[in-house]
Amino acid sequence: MKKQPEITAQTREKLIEAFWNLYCEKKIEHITIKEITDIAGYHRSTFYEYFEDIYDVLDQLEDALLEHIERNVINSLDDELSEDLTQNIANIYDVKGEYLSVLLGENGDPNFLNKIKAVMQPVLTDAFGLSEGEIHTSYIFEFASSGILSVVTHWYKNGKNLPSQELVGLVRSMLMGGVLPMIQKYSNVS
Amino acid sequence: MKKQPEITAQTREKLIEAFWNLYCEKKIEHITIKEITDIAGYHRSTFYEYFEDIYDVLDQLEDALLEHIERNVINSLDDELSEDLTQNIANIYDVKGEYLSVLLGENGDPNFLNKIKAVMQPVLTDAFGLSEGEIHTSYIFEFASSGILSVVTHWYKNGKNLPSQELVGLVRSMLMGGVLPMIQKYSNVS
DNA sequence: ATAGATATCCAACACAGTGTCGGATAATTT
DNA sequence: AAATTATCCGACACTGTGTTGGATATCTAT
Repeated sequence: MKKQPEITAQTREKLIEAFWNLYCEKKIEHITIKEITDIAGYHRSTFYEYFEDIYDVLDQLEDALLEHIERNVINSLDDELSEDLTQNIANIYDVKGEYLSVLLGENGDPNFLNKIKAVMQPVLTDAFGLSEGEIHTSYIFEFASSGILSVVTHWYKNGKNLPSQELVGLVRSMLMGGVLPMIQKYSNVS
Repeated sequence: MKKQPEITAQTREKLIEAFWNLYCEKKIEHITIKEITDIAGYHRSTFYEYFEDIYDVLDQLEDALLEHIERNVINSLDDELSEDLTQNIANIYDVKGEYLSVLLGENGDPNFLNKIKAVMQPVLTDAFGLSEGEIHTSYIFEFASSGILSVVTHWYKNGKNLPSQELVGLVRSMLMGGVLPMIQKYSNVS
């Protein structure tokens, strides 16, 4: 029915963009449809031609992002350097860092972290040859994935106040040798 | 001015409890003041005698919880078994698990995790003799605290499908020796 | 160019929820 | 019995939602 896909795609993007600008600043429940359409330069009712409601916008935005993540995580594992998941996630942050840090941040979507994990889980358990049924496996995955993601998010939020290489090295050390040795390394009582 | 503190304290609690019942099931933005007061058995306007708005209820609830956590984390560190932070958090989950798992869960408050970390951060950096200025320190803390909290939350949500001792042991292993050794231990390619 | 299709605009609607009144009611305290 | 207090009640103005029917303006294709 839509014969001008270029046009509709454009306003769709403008609406999403306007939504995102607001979402960066405040929680979704305080965002108004009118605010969005005002910023985007459309009439309020136009919004409803493209989205069911506010949450629909967020969903579509998240889904596109998750697709991008899945593609990259999977691709990287094919590219032989499968060892370095952290470098990989850091790379994703280079491109989509703003989105990820906001969605995982204080005004973000508490469910988005679960969505990311759900995308990564099967890929990684497969890559590392983990048995899916094993109870311990899920705990190990929880620990590692939460740790990595929170570190990279923290890194991005602090303006990347550390060379990418050093961050990746630090995380790799913690993954391979544990946290305690790192604590000793950087503690005062050296 | 309030001359019947027993009474007012009771309705306050009933309102909070009613709020909590709803909050366990849906996001805060879908909860109505009228729903709360209906469940609690009061008139809608009574709500405003006790709280500014819905977020005020959540704030007060969170603050009380954070106080409890801070007390316990600090106390435990005094009690000589300072090594075992995980056991400690597991203990907190024994008492406040329902609250924590919901607040940290998919319909929870994305900022609550930060609040917990903010409470734990100074206590732990002090206990472990970490230098606060050190950049790496904050990353180590992010990694460890996120990992531990997500594991315990996951554990609670899965109905504690693992003996407490085993969970604590698993986490301790990962903290001390790293994640990779654990992956190898539980992988198929043994 | 003109006719049709299409994207957006507009105004109006019913509805639901908010936060705030002033005052009524009932229960407790003194 | 009188004063105090917690709760109740109805009403208000306000904001935002989601839907409607139809008016414009813009593009497309003949």
